[in-house]
Order: sequence, then structure tokens, then C-alpha cells
Amino acid sequence: MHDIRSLRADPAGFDAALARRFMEPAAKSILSLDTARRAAQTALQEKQARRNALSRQVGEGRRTGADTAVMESEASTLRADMEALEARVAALDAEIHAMLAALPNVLDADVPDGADESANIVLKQVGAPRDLGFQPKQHFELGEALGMMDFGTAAKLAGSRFVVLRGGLARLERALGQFMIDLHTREHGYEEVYVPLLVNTAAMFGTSQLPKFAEDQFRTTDDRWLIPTAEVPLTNMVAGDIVPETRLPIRVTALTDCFRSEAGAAGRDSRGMLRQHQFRKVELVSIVHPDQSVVEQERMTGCAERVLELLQIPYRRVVLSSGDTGFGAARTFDLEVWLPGQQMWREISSCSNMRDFQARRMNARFRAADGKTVSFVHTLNGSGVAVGRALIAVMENYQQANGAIVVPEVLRPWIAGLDRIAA
RNA sequence: GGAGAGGUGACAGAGUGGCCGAUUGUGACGGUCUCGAAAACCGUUGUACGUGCAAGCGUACCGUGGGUUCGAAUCCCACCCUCUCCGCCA
Repeated sequence: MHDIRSLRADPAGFDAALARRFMEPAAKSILSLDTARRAAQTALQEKQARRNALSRQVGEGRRTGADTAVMESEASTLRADMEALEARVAALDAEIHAMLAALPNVLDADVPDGADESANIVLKQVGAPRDLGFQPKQHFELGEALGMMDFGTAAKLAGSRFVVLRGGLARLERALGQFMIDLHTREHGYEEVYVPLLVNTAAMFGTSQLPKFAEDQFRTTDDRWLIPTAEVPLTNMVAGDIVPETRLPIRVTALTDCFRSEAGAAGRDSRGMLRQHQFRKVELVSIVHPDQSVVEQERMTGCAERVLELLQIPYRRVVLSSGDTGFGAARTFDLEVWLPGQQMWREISSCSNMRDFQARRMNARFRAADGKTVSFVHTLNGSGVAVGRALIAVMENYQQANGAIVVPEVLRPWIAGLDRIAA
């Protein structure tokens, strides 16, 4: 959500920010609506002031027994004018709001310009693809051969893009989630939170899944939404609040299932469990002072990287280009892991600084230590990391020539010491 | 799901048609007093929008949205949420 005042102050800069995302200029049309709205509002307020004055006089007249008929009839006339102006202000407000709500966040200056993911820049790489000494398999080949990953049964139960995991793989998936959330709560200062997986429309608007991306979501019959990420409930915890500055930063994490309709992804990654309607993810959310969000994004990304380092899976960090950066983000770092079976780097985490974009939408503010100033907080979110994809990464990187999966050393406390998963 | 009660500022809690953006208390902040502190006393203590160079002025907000009225925190309707009891239940 954008501040209409910044648009008024610098329309050209506003359009330039949109241009970085390959979007048409919008400042002029919004500003003309804004001018009309303010004129209508001023006119309305003048009439309201007159109405209030008349009402006071009527009250006075009633007490003293004076004749108030003339004043009452003037006030009645004013009502019709006010109703028209009220409707006009509301309509203009709604139109401006809808336009502003549909525009993406302003990108940070250091985001590389480019149309798509081909313009993303690799910032660092940790570990390197290693030769396993045999032809590596993809995760679904491994899982199906083990008899522990079953897409056919999932299709019978729910349809495509679901999976049934059994035995060792189900346990490994659970161990990964537990390991990650324990790491972030014990060592990275995040508070574990249990949240609703169904949320209302206001929450989905607050984190900017709505109104633009309704098609990507699952909606319930009673007008709620299945969360596509725990970012939605975690970030919205401060919606409408004015928190004391002393409570910042707020760092929360949750291990939840996530639900995505993948409406625009027909045919993409249709094999295996890389892109599912339902998957588990550990989410990290930070609510911080505006001065701290850049530092916090680095910190948060480091927390996600730590997961991959402990699992000893090769990964790289990329900064997304202007055209690839998500709607609400000012800057996004993706973590990509090496998948030997696919011979590709694939996204496993995304850590974004939303700055005040979501805070404006959900009206989340803090009161400065001086007790006077109230300002919007900055919000950040990151996967720490996607559990389903972590399972894939472990399977493909730890596979053996005989199809068994060695359990990474660091996971063994969460899997009762089991050292390998085999048929 | 049924019956009843209720949602007011950071918190507690008044207010049933105009003098209420809202009594009072607590907390917080500033001051007086004190060597210092406590106590006491005095003062300050909401958000947003519009307008203005500014001081300021205006408007809106008492769960949310409508309605009645010259005028609504107060009356009416719908919805949301909380509490109590009953029913059901992992």
C-alpha cells in the first residue's frame, strides 16, 4: 500500500518506481482522483460544520423556547447535500484505495533491474555440487522406489499435486520441520507460535495476497482462506496495533502447512513434490523499527542459510531482479539448493523486506520511545525453510547408489538416531 | 447450536438524545517540594483526514456497517467478537 502523500510530493518518482517493474505510469490518474476527493471532502466538512452549528442553536432555542423552525429546515436541506457529498467522497476513496492497493511495492535502490529471473544475481555460493560417483536419481524416483512416496494414492484421495509419504520419508519430513523450528527458537531468538491456518479476508489483504492474487488461494465456503504461508497469520498478529518501540523487534516463527492453488502453474514442475497444493514450511517473521529492516533482512536470511549449512547441502543466495521480485517486497533474497537428480539449483527459501508496505495495509504501527511519534513498522518474512523442498534436497543430495537415503548427522536427534532410510 | 449478559481512551470504569472526543480513578510523562527518594500538590497524557506559510481552525472516530433525528457513545436494525449457563465434541 502506498502513501498518497508521497505520491503527491513526487509523482515522477512514483511512476519511475513503477517503471522498474515494467508497469504503466499511474500517478496522474490517481492524483486527479485525489484532487477531486479532497475538494469533495472539504465541501462536505464545511456543510458538516454548518450543520453542527445549527444543531447547537436548535438545542439552545429549545431550551429558551425560541422558534427553531427556520434553522431546522436549513439543516434538513443540508442533509441532502451532505449525503451526496458523502457518497462522492466514499466512491472516490474506494477508487483511490483500490488503485493504490493494486500497485506493487517500491523496490530498494540496489535491486538489479531486469525483466525476469534471468536477471537475478548470485551473491554467494556455499558448498559445491559434488560427484556422487553414480548417476543420481530425482527425488520421486527415489521415493517411489522406496515405496514411501505415493502420488497415485494421493491423487485418489485429493487429486494431482498432492503426495502421500509413508514410513521413513514421512518421519524424515517431520524431523526436518522439528529440527528447523527448534533451531530458530533455540538459537536465533524467534518465538514459536501456533496460528490459525484459516484466516479472514482482512488478514489476506494485510499481507497483500488480496485482492490481486485471489486465484492463487483456496477459499472456504464461509468466506475464509487457507493460508498460502504462515507469513499471513504471523505478520497480521500486529494488525491495527500501536506497539511500544521497546517491544521491537518482534521475531516469531511457525511450522505450518501451506495451501496454494498453483492456478498459474499448469504443467510446471508437475512431477514429484516440488510444487504441491499442500506443503509444510517453517516461516520466519520479523516486525522491526524502520531503521532496522535492512539489517534484519540480512540477519533473517542468515538464519535460513544456517539450516542449509547444518544440513550440508550446497546452496547459493540470489537477489531477485526488479521484474522477478514479488508484489509486496522491496527486496528479496532467494536461497537455492543444488538438486543432483535434477542437475539444477532450485528455490528453497525466500527472504523479503516488505518495509512499510504491509504495515500500511494492516495499519501496524509503533510508538516511538519519546512517547509522541507514531509510525508504521517494517515487516519481513522468510522461509526458514520450505520443509517439502528440504526433504527433496536431502533425498537427492544424500542418496546412495542402492537407492537408500543417508540421514544427515544433524537430523538424527529428531529421528531417534536413525542413520539411513532404506526399503 | 440454544438462552442470557456485554463490547467506551494504555488499563479500570462513568455516561441512555444537545453543555460528550467523552466525568473519575490507575498508570505514564513534566513540574513544585526534598540532600535524594516516597508522599502530597499542580499540569500534560488518543488516532486519522481536510485546510492553512504558521499559530491554528474544521471534520470524523465510543466493536463493525446501516437507519431514525435539526442533533446519536446514548434510540432502531443487521453483523462480528467476548463472557455465563445448556447442548455437542477432538
